[in-house]
Amino acid sequence: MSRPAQNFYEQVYAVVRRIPRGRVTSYGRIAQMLGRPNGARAVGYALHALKDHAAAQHESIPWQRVINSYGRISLPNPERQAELLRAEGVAVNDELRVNLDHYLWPGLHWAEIDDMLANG
DNA sequence: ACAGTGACAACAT
DNA sequence: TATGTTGCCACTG
Repeated sequence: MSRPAQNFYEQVYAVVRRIPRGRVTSYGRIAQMLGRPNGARAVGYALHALKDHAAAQHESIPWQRVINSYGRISLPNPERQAELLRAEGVAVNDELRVNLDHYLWPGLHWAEIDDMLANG
């Protein structure tokens, strides 16, 4: 297996879909789960690309649960994401920051990632 | 084929 | 604490 079966974007989306309601994770953590410890920017790029996808698929991916390692929203216009997070119980302060000690998603174990990439 | 781009992250001032 | 710099990666024209 010199190379994953799916492309990187799809792997990112698969992980994001598993983030539970009311929790958040970071671009870098997702990259690490996928075996790319330095691929944080690419994860952000993958989510940005959602705007070019069909609306239905866009709705099914909880992109708002992904923020940066500092616990801050990374979008230029952060209000939309802040609203979505607050709507599911995540406290976002006036500085657009989330307390990671309280809302951070533990993430998937390597075995779960393995199964996800194999079966979907 | 190759340089440019961006919803990152870590480190240095 | 707040900027600025540098390394990274996948994707695009």
